[in-house]
Amino acid sequence: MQLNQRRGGASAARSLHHKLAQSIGEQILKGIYAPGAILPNEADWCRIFGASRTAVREAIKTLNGKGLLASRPKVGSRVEPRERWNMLDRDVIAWHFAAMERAEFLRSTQEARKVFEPGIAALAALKRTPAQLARLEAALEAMRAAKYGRAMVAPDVEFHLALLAAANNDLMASFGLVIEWALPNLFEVTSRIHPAPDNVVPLHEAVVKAVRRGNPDAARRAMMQLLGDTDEIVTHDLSLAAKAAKGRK
Amino acid sequence: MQLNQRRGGASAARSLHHKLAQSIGEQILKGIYAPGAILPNEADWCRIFGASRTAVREAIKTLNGKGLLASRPKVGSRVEPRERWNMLDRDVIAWHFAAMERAEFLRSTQEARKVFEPGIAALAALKRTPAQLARLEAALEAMRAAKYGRAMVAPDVEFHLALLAAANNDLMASFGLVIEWALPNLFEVTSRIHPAPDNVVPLHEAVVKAVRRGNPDAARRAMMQLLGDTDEIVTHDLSLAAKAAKGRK
DNA sequence: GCAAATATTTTTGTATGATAATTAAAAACA
DNA sequence: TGTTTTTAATTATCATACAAAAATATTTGC
Repeated sequence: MQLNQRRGGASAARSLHHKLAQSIGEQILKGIYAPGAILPNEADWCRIFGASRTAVREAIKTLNGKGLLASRPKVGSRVEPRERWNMLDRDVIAWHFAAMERAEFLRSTQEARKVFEPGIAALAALKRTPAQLARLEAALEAMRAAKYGRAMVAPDVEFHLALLAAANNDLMASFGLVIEWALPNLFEVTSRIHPAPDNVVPLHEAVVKAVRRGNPDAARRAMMQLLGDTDEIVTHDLSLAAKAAKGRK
Repeated sequence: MQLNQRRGGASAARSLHHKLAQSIGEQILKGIYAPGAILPNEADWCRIFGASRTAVREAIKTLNGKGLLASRPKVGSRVEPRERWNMLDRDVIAWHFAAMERAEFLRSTQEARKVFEPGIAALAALKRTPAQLARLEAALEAMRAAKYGRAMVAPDVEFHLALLAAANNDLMASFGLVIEWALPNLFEVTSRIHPAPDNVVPLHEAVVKAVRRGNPDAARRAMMQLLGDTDEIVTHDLSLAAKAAKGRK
């Protein structure tokens, strides 16, 4: 049973119960324990991990908190149906990513972005405060200042997070995670074929302009164009990758 | 310190640590402990609740799992910034609801629905399986069968959840909670002025038709119309409610 | 033989007390 | 003044015991 540190952008495991939660969580996301299945009981986990019941129980409570498990006396801990999982949780999305095909993950994040980001942009145009607009403009400026492709990823993420914040709706704030996971991965893929697409900044600029003017429809359209542009590249590249994978078989 | 059972549609507290998590969680959502604030330490909570450290710690682990808290030795448990909260968690949204002005909650849920649901409908038109379409049609049939307003709420919720499931995107599944909370509350408000709006079924019908035909644009438009219709009623009623509240002062 | 009541047993839930690890802050030191 | 060391507060972990819940098996009554 390996309890490694997390790679990539995910959170590092600071404590034992956190590592246990991570290990069990990844196994659930991988489908080793499918929805409806009963997990090993606490005593079993203690043996498996060589840890105390306290640590195991706290790990399980963490997973309960994320909607992955429900525990009952005499029954044990049962994996909840997928629609109850808090997929928009920092840890869960990381485990999801670890368990999933890269191309499929990217496809589903882009799909989600196309659903919510145009609406977010429209809301931001209507509801942004001056400070939120300033944050957005600063992010755009940082994108402009980026000298090479990879340096643009961080300000790009910041741009979309700033826009999300400017929409001023708590219920949608969790979608920031999708942005944080989608963009860096997107870059890895697109940079292979498109070394430096120089229409990126103007596309973002159009969004800022609309938000500044307070024009929700223009903001929505600008965002759709922005996403449509990257989307084209992605589907093109992913189909190439799929073909390549097929060829290797 | 009251550790009551939950009212309304929220989950009942089954165990002590769950009640503690609920109590602390509600206090955080109410702003009694604001983001950045350090909570009382474990020993304090033990005194406050008259419970053991075990129960308190498990409650805190649950809240950690929901992104409300981060705990560190020597520092204590600090309330995380709002954008880290898993607002799309069953418990958190219930606490949020308990802490919030009803009208404002309804406004923000409707706002979010208008962002997501048109896109969801479009995806469903493209990606639904036959079984998912059948579930959607069954929900519509149940809506038709409803004899009075309140009886239509449950199938209405089921309709929108079925549509969400038909979109086949894990990252958006948590959004079902917003639907589950929005619609029953929406009914309470709208039923006061609109005893039985009989255009509800045809509006839903239009969505099903588009999804059946596999026409994403038509599905999107139908959903926008559906939401626009209720939205009109809501804003009208909420402004009335606001005026009434003002008058009472 | 069947149904209802009862007992058993498994598993999580809670309590207590002790010790370790972490780290912010204070104190000592150069 | 800046650096290192010490201290102290807090969470983290462990071990053990018992309580409560609930599924399952057993007995009882008819």
